[in-house]
Amino acid sequence: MSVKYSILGLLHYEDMHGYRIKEHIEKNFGYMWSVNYGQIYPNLKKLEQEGLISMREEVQNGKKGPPKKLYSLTDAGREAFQEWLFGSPERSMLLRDPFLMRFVFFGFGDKERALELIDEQIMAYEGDLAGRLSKKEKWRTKDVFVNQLAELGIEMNKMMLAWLKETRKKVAAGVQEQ
Amino acid sequence: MSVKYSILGLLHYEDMHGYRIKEHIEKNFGYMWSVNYGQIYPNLKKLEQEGLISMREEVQNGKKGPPKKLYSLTDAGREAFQEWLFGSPERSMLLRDPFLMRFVFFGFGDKERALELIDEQIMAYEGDLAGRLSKKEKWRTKDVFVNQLAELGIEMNKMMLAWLKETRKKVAAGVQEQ
DNA sequence: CCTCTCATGTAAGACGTTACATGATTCA
DNA sequence: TGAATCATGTAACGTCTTACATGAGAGG
Repeated sequence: MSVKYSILGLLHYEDMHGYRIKEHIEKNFGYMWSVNYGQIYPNLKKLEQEGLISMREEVQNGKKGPPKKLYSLTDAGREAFQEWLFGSPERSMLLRDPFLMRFVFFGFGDKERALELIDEQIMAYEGDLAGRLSKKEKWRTKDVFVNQLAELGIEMNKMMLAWLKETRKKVAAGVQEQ
Repeated sequence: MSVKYSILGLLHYEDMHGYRIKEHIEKNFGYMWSVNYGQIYPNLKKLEQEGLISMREEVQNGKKGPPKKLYSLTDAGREAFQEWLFGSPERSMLLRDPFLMRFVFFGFGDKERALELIDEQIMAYEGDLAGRLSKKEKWRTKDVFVNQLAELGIEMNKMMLAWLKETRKKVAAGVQEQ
């Protein structure tokens, strides 16, 4: 259950309410995950019941919308987070990707269409890379880990592009042969 | 629902029963996904009901275990598969990884412990890479796409290793500073 | 007036994982 | 005899997504 611990993690930055948590994730980690209220609000409720976070209602007179429910970490929450953070390391599994899922089976379909999809993918990654590079300086923080994750995004992107282009070449050559 | 279409994809190779499907996935795509019977058998039943695959029971006298239920693609199944294969392309999202999930928050924990976990990760990826390289020749098929996926696994691995080592350096330097 | 943003939430369903239950055969 | 392999499956649980319901204030 990563959402649970992600919430605990984010609350280290500052006290937040559900809406802000989603916003924060989208802005800062949007390139690696997405969350929705269907996950956030039930999890906040649960975390509070478990005593890992505590809630205080911010009744803001004159401001828009319903009262914010601001959550903050409790000591128990900090502890639970630390345990998770450095606890039993799960093994990694990159490479779970909807495009690659299909890619394995491209051999059972039309090669021309496969080339088209590969080209689309190349364009998408090129746009992505440009976006990441342009934001790179703007996003620089004091946190090595956050910086390095951004760096990894760029590296990953470059690698995928190189691979896609190489793949394109090989597939095109195979088409010619026939 | 990728399991559904993965089954349809695998049945292009040959008729299979549930047990064999799991085995095949583990052998050939084990580095990118895992499946379990809780997914396979219900999906087979559903696919049959939808008319995308058909079943024939192989009663094998003298052989071990219950009779195999061999499934094969129907024409409708082939069609549905082609639609999925080249249908509306979803956008990719690499970088969903349990280690990286934690990594973002390493700044909130002990740096020495972070270094330890990074080292563990490096070792794991090194073992992985060695395994992939050794199997590379053995796994070579006529299928460009399958070959390229294996290649991608290797490239991904190399990139992650380079990144982890660079990260290790930067984190270690940060520790020294204090 | 209408739409956008801020803010809360729930319900239904799709998807995945874990853990069991069953039973025959093979092999040490 | 006991464990491993082959082969079927289900039930319970956990997670995630989609879609809806509500409502106030701000701005065009």
